[in-house]
Amino acid sequence: MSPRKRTATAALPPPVSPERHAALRGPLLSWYDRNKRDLPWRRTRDPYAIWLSEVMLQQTQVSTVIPYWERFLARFPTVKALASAPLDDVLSGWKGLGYYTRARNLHRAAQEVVERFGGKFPPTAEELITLPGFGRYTAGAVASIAFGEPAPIVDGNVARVLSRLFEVEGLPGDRDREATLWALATELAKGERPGDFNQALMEHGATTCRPESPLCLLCPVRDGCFAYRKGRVHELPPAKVRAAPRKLFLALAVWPHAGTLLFARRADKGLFGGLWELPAVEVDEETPEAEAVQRLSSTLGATLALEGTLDSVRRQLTHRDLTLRLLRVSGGPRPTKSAAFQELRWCTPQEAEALGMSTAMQRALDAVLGHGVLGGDAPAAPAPAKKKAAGRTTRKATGG
DNA sequence: CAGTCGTGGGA
DNA sequence: TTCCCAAGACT
Repeated sequence: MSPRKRTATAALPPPVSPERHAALRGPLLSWYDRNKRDLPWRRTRDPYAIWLSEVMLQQTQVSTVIPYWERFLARFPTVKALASAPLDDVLSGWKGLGYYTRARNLHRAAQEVVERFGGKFPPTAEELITLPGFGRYTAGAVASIAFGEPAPIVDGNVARVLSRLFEVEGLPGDRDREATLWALATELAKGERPGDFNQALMEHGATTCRPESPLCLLCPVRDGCFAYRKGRVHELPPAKVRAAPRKLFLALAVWPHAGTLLFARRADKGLFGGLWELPAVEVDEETPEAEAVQRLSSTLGATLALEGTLDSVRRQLTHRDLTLRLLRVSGGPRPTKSAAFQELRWCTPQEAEALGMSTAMQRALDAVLGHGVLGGDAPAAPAPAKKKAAGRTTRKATGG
């Protein structure tokens, strides 16, 4: 018995008896062998390709990841190729996937694998977790799936599955709850094919032990599930409490010149870090356009005149309600650097395609080009944005 | 520990 | 239309 004292309210890690270990592990593994989805990263044993899938899958759905994973791998086939690529190319390959820090960490980690490990991934979770962007989950996933180390993983799926199987109480983020889940996952990872078993836990959570409407009648470990026995499946785990999204208004300078527009690279930290945008300043909902133009002028070190406005673009992020106001301006002198941005660049639409850019900014750019701001007829269909209108119409484009 | 960081899809 | 999320990491 451990001498460590616990408070009365602390969750005690449920024991995993040898019987229970076997009763869960075997059925889950054979269920996985029969029911696993044919995902492209399950057809490779290349640690680099597996790592890439794990990073892309962070907070992102499988169906979204598949085309990105294939394209990215074709563009950067090896960790060395990724390490030696310019950051702009990497961010461009990540364009539209979100959580862009992942891409910058991916790039840095690739460089460290080359420099510190001679281009070969270290095979243990303990070493992997020292690399940028590797947390406990990703280190365990790569170690177990690519190298067969019996390392545990706990992601959202595993947390849900184990919460139900072992009736683990507590809200997501609760210290004792997390410790309990990792302790359970550590015990269960021990045995044959730890990588497949870890994936079995996730696959089961993703397809059967789902958050809503779990398919308990198809569950291979239903008999051993405490939550099922007690009729508590629907209440475990408790849903996260999420803060309401805050409003964020940005005024963008749409500044055409000789077939180009002015683009700026945002700071590495914060929203859309390191990505390119039409130069933006944060404003309030009430900020008059004239004042927004004034602030863009001083930010860019130029004297700008408002020529007209285009439709605003709205985007819902998890924690932000984003409104992009497009202000078409003219003026001078034309800057090539600014203290407010990492970098400024005058780009044709074609050149801008190669820049890392958020989906919000891509929508704004599509709207700008759709209005023929650069002259001529609306240029070659601005990336037929899946039929949906690029932005809601709040007012007609004006000025000339 | 709580806040931050995106997106497309489904209810 | 609106809301909710999904294979986390970092500060």
